[in-house]
Amino acid sequence: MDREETLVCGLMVKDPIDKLLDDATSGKSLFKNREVLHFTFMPELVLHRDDEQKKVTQALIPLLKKARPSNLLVYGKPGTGKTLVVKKVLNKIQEKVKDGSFPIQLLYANAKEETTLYGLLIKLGRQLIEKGREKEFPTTGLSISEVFNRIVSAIEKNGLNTVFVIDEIDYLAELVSKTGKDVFYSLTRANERLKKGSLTLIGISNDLTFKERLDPRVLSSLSEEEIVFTNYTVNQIKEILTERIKEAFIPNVLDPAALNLCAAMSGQEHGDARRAIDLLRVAGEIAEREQSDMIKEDHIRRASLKMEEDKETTALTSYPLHEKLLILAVMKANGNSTGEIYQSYKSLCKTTRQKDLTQRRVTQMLSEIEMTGLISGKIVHQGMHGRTKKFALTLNPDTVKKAFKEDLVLEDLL
DNA sequence: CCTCCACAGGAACTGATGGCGT
DNA sequence: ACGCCATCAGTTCCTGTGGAGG
Repeated sequence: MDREETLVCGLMVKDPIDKLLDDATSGKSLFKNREVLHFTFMPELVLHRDDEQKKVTQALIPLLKKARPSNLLVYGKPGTGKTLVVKKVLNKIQEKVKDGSFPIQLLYANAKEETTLYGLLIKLGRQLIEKGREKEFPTTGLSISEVFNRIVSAIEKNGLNTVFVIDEIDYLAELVSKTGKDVFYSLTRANERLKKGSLTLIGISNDLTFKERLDPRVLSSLSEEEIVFTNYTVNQIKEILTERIKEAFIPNVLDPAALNLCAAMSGQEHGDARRAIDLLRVAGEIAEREQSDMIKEDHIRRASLKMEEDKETTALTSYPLHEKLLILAVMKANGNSTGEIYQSYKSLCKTTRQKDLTQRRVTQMLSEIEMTGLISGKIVHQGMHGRTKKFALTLNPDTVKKAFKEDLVLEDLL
């Protein structure tokens, strides 16, 4: 759409919302199909993963022969297509047996998304039963072993052959160690309890050292088969992107230099294809909003910045009050030790009329914030003056101020 | 070589919340 | 109505520690 027309529309429409909406619908889109650049999209072919696909399939083939397949452990850095390959293979298997008398049930859960062990089991359990019967797996109230029993009896009742896919299974290991409940063990041994049906476990992990922290009894049954996904090279990422671009965008909207940059930016470090795809989508959105008819290098760079900033802002705004106060305290006493930050935090509490928390709790919160990367801490030994940790803000103070503006309690501090 | 600082960070506990089965 | 269970935020108590200064 050309400028004049936009202007005319703008003049005719009174409501600014209408104008925006009109622009959005009438303006031409660079996208043919946005979904292709979304992480849930399942491509026809998964490039550069032939070997891995073969191995996953082989491990699961016994399902077709009505036997219990091997449990499977899949390793690989983020964005190496682990989840994609596993889901793809399982989808195909399900298609193959669809009309047979041999029901295969697929259960997927991401351990990182569920904060608790209980939540994870409920999520899995609910996929086992028909819609409307969710009450059998309530969000709270039961004991973990009760939930587990219900899962097992649901499998048995329908004689299902279930495949549990647990993404980011290393987080589950963490949850388990917190509660002391040995769910892994029960899960891997569930087959012995089942008279009908079966249970196969597929664990997906980013952390290659995760295995070492596992109980050896569990390990032996869980890692009957192991598959390691290697990182993509920059060239491979480029090919993957090219493939998706064909589907996602209308022809010739992507500057080749932008493609190179996109592949290089996310590829160089980790070989993370998912990030590359995200980057492309965001860059496309930025270009589209500007009514640009081509995606250039500059759009990729700005997309990268935007993604970084968005991540920071959402992290900042979603923190509870005391974490926010602490971040402000770190800001005020940038580069200072825990003790000084604690003093600063206490005075902030006073001015905002909040009850201050103990130093123990504060150190814990600081290291939690440190984990997200918003602040960085360094342990410093000062000889006679003891040991402490010095914290510094890793992001722009203005970003923090902008993010905290909304918070009524913090209003007058800024 | 010893001392002693200023915390780090683990473990165990408390009280509140919300919802279960019986 | 009752006891039980998991979880969360927070507290109390604790042991551990590298190296400057004596």
